[in-house]
Amino acid sequence: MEVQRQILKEKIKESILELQKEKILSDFFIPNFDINFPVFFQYGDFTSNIAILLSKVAQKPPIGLANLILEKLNNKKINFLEKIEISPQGFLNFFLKKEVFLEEINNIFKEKERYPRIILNKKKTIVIDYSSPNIAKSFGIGHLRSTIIGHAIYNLFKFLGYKSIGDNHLGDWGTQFGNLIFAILKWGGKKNIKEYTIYELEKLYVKFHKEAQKNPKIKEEGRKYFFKLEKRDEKIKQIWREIVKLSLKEFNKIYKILDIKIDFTIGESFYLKFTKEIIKELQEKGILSKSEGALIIKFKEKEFPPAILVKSDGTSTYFLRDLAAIKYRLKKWKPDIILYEVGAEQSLYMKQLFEAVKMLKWDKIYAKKETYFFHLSHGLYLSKGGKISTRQGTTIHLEKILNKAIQEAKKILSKSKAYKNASEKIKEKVAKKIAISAIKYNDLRENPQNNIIFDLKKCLNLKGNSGPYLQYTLVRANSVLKKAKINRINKIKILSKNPNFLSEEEFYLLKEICKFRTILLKSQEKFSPNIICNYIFNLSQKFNLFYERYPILNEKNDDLRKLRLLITFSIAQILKNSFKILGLSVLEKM
RNA sequence: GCCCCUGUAGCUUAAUGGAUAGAGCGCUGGGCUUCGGACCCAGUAGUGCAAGUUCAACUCUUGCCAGGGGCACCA
Repeated sequence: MEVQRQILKEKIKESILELQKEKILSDFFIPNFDINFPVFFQYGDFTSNIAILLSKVAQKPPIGLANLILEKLNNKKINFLEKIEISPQGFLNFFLKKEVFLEEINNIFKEKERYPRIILNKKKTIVIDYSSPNIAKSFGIGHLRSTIIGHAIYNLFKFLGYKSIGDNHLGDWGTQFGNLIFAILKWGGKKNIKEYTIYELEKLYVKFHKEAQKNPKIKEEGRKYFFKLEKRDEKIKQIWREIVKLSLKEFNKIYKILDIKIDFTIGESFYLKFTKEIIKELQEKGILSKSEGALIIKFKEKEFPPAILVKSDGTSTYFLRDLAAIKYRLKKWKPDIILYEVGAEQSLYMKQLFEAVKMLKWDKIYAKKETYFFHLSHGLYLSKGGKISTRQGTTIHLEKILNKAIQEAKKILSKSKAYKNASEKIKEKVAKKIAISAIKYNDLRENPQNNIIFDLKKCLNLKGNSGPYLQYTLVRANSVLKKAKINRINKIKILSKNPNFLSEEEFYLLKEICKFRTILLKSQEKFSPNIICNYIFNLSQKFNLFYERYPILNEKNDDLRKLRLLITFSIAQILKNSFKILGLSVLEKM
């Protein structure tokens, strides 16, 4: 359907240009317009407001314009069109021939896990900075968002033909380590750094900030230790190494549970060796200034506050290390897009960073055309009292939520007929898959920018608009297909079948299936996996109704049965392909 | 104080300026004769307030109200 949509757009443009050439319309500039899916199927399969948009510049009423365009389009004899109608407001409504939809599901049957094959972006590269947790803290639900959404976008771009590169920008450097090391030495009490667990380190970190509130001098102590670390004090560095090791082990455990792989894990500490070079470049380009002993960038053209690159004690900041990371990525991958999946709280910081890149002109040097920087800002997880903060010790730990979700899934699973005789071990395994999909989907289904007030109940809800609902729908569809031995109808030429067998309701479902391609493109354009989620949930609802109302395997009419099977197959395939993008698992039974 | 983001049904939310604001949870009522009931059907209620722009406003502009985030040595 996406193909037809693009063609229609072109044909409309052509028509207007012809009208202008024939002096029927004046020589105005054609504004950007789109071809959309109408809200209701009775308005056709595509709709365009082009005539209404044009009525002002063309100085003609919309209906008249619509008729002019309609006439031109009719002359073009577009083969996939059944008819075009004009609404009283002046919308052009397009009705496609039924064969178009049958051809599309035939494509699904042919292309299967590769559907829809879109080879548009073959030579483009995107670098996605996601997850990026801070070392020495446990993995909170805050990082969960970045990890899950970032990974879905990574998959989406890969699916659409991009060279997709995931970069886990570990927060393994900074004053926080000075703070933590000070806290360990002062209050930790253990002889060997290896004896600490990540939760104990987190507690020490919280203690540091509590004590620092009472006594501001403690902050200075932290800074001193970071100074020692950055000046390569071997004893301090040894402690740091152990903390990093411990944290990485913890994070990898969580990535494994979540079934997430990130191509590169490069810590901030890695970029330290490039900072001198960056400072030099900044100085040469006259971007750097000195203020109160620190090296800063002033943003003259924007109203941003200045950014600190080197603190007055000579130690580096996040900003400087991030600039180094950007240059490294640009040189190494020459990406068309660098996407940061980072919380909204860093919105100003990101703007400063991107502005600095512009001042350095880095965005124009490395990629073929230009590198586009984008901060995909996700909203915060809030607890009822406000922001969840490690410093204040209000972190919600992922493991706890996960365990509760698994418990919940097990409860329902124990009632399931499919697992009546299954061993406890298998049930546990499946419950885990369900729980993780539930948590992931709970995060993905909403617009990334929304703040989420953390609600365990909602997260654990396994009914309605949830991961398990989608998994269940797919299990059902697959179950039917299995019984039908769908591969045997491999060679059926569906196109020769009569689509009029289908009821109107079934045909709407068929049309819904054909929107998938467009949905993927929209999701990509907005960096929003929730567009896919909305679509597959809607599709699942419609399928479940179809499943309830119409017999598939038990249908006696041979042609109709095959058509319905093909619809079932298409939906299963779309769900599977979407699951792959979103990171949800496909279950055999549940 | 300044800057940014967000206000849609009891709760969680969807809707490139477009036609009748779409769902889920909850609640009320109904459906195991069918291919899997973690399902389906029906009912319930909604755009914070006030102006403006527009043929058309949840969407754009301004003001107000409410919530969240940020604002130089944290990341």
